Amino acid sequence: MPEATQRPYHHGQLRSALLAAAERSLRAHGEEQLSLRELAREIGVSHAAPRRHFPDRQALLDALAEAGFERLYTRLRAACTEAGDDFLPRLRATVAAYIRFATEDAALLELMFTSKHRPGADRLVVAADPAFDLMYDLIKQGQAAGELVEGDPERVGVVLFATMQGIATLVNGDMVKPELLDGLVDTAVEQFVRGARPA
Amino acid sequence: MPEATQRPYHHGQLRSALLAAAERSLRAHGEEQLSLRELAREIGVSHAAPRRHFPDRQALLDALAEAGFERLYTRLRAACTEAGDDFLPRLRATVAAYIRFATEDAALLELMFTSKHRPGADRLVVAADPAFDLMYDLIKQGQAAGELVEGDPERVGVVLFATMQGIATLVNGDMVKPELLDGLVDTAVEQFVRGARPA
DNA sequence: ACCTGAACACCGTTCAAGT
DNA sequence: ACCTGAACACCGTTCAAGT
Repeated sequence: MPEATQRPYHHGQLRSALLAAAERSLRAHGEEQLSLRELAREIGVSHAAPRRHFPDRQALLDALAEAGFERLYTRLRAACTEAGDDFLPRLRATVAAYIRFATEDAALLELMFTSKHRPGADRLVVAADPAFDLMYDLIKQGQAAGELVEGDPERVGVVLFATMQGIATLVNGDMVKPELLDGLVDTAVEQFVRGARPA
Repeated sequence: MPEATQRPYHHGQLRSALLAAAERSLRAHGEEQLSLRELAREIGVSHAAPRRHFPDRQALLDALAEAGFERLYTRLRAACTEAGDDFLPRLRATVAAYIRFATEDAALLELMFTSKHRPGADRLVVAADPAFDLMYDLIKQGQAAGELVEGDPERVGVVLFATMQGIATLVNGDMVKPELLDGLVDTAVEQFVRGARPA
């Protein structure tokens, strides 16, 4: 490890520096505006340098999306545990945390979910698993508590996940009237719990 | 109206020709690959010609999205009426038609919904209204038939719309296990109806 | 192993000029 | 009114060459 006072990215840090700069650019200006050359300029390396760490632009975007899923999972887990042990508050908190993540990082969410299956994107689908699994665990808890019907947790969980994802998309696209916005998460959770509770 | 045998796009047809070519390109190669210059080449005009009809690339994409909403509405309406007069079959058919549209035209759907509110995109939000309204009318029918709880149709309708949109996103991103795919729409509809039926 | 510099092919956008 | 042609500034990607 050299002192690296003037050119801190000359050795070993370029990959993480690119990811950090890309994340900022994504949040500030969206995916379309993200330019590899501009990132390289910011960091102070040549425009060809990123190639050693990301074979092309898409590889960088995929890495961002992958990191996004990890952060989403961390956030959901935090919200879930902080909400205590009971099913319903946990569910509410988790859904709310998802929507918060989605609206704060709209461009990132888009990257995470709209990466139509290209060869090599399997890593991304795998990266999404923990977040899904957390949802399924929540469903299982609800079932154990007698609040949700029995049956494959994934079957009902996917629908809940889809609803959250869809709400995020509608909100980010300004397609939900402001007066409905506040109660939207509550309505969704309430409707879900009613729809999936035991007869 | 001239004969226009050799250069059919020289007068008045360029706008619609661009839209048609753009729609094909979008479906075949996605949004990122869509190039104004390439469309102009295909059609046989100079690369600067599109500018008279669409001030920039985004304007063309917005027009595509707008047309997409119109086609979505037409499809939903057709599915709805063909399904007969009863609420539940209508609901099922409409949701299924939405998912069909979404998977057949994944890239278009993305354009339609992920166009984060930029100034000038109000036209798009307005274009989406009929599809939403159709959904709300369906909700109202369900309420009149006593199958759904009373209350603001939009409040419960938005959640349903979000669920459909989210399912489309998950399916298009290959994030739902194949064995769950078939029953997904049924599960979603069933869960919705249970969640929103009168106590 | 990691980065540079020049080069290539392609964009979107602009604008004076043509018809 | 509608289109052309040249020009500008910017990309992503490639590759020989440097350290």
